[in-house]
Amino acid sequence: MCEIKLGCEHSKFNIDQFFNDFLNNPDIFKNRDVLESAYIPDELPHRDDQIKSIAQIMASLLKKNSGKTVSNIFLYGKTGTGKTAVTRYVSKKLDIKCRNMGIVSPEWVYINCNHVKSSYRVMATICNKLNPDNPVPPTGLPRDVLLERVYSLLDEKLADSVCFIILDEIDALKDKNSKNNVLYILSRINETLKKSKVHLIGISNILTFKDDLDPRVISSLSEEEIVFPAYNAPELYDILKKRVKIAIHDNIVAEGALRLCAAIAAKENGDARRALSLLRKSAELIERRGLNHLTEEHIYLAMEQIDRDKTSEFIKALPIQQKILLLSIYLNHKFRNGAESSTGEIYNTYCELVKNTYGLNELTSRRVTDLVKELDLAGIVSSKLLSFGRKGGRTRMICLAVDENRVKKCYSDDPRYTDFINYIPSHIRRPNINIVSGQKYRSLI
DNA sequence: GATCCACAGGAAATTAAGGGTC
DNA sequence: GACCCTTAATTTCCTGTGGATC
Repeated sequence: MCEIKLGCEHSKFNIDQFFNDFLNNPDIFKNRDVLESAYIPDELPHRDDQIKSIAQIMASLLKKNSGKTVSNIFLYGKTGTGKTAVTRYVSKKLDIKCRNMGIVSPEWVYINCNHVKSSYRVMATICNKLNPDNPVPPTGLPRDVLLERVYSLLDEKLADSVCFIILDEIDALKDKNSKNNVLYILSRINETLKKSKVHLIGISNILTFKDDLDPRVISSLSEEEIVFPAYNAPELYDILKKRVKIAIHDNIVAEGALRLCAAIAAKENGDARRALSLLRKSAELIERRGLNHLTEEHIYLAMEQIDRDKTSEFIKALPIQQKILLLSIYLNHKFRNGAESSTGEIYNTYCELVKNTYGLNELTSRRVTDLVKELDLAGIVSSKLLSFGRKGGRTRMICLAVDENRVKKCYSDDPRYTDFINYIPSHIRRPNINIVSGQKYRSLI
């Protein structure tokens, strides 16, 4: 077994000297927050049509005698196309206008359904936003009790006013098809409310999201639909140029670097978030190196670093079962010189590793299938469904989709896995029929 | 054309954990 | 403390699938 050595060597890194050097480096950033995706600028280039559409829908709230009803809105578009930014931008402007006119501003409840995935949690989040002094527990309350609380809070706190509930990444809601789901409830909530009104803004990356919904929810939720097209390279360049002016000191970012950054992001789905993060990372890179000029070379270096960091962080953050599964895929990949392995072979190796891991029970093959799919979606492994006929059946062939050495390093850094890093799966040592948990798996080599 | 293989993957059930109410 | 309620993870059961083989 390995030993972890702590404090064996004196550190050669002089932190005081480092801070002094850092302070003497040229100033790069005026305001680095401007390059964060959460930052909402005063101007959103190339989104005039979308801003206008949303503003036209909401404008009726400004007229005192025209009622409090506006249409629900559904926003579609790929990641980084400005859906959330435009929504926040319009809400900010509407709030300012309301204040200037002496009208009560709407209440905004922003919910990211990727973090708040269940109906219960969505309703609890609405309650907590409206009444933070008396928070709702994360579980435990019956649905009808919770729903009653939502109704009374909306009527009490927003008497004669309106509330916009923004459901970002709405497709992540798990129980969107059941009759008790939050979309069904929210789409009919105004029938129960006596004093206030609720309006919904759904945001999704998936154009076909609506196809799975109850028709009554669709008709209510999609009263107005707005599509956000992906940005092209010149549009991304405009966005970056405007942000650079506020974020970074003059004459630091080369024109070519900016264009390259825009071109890379345009190629990857026209994602403005990606372009901004690439630019920020490159600027941080030259800041650490004490340079005062950002070129194309730094953009490429930053891109490589982002991808590397993302993979390592993802692997290190995996739950233990999935980590052992990925280790099984790594071992099969390694001892087969990069060739693919079947689900059965991977499961076989996984079971062997789990049996040698203290305090861990093996998951069923059904569950492992889902975990492999998750790794595939994350881009860590790649898999394809193949059929080998009567001899081999239909199976998924799996291999690593990232650099083998990078995966190895993630496991080498963790002493719990160092014993497994050179383990040869039994079906590779003895290429015959393997039996695991009463099931037969045939080696395909 | 029927059969068989080795799963894939959907749906429902089960389990554990966290919390509320009486 | 018993019971009720929720979520999330996992298991169990089942049907479906593509292509080689019979």
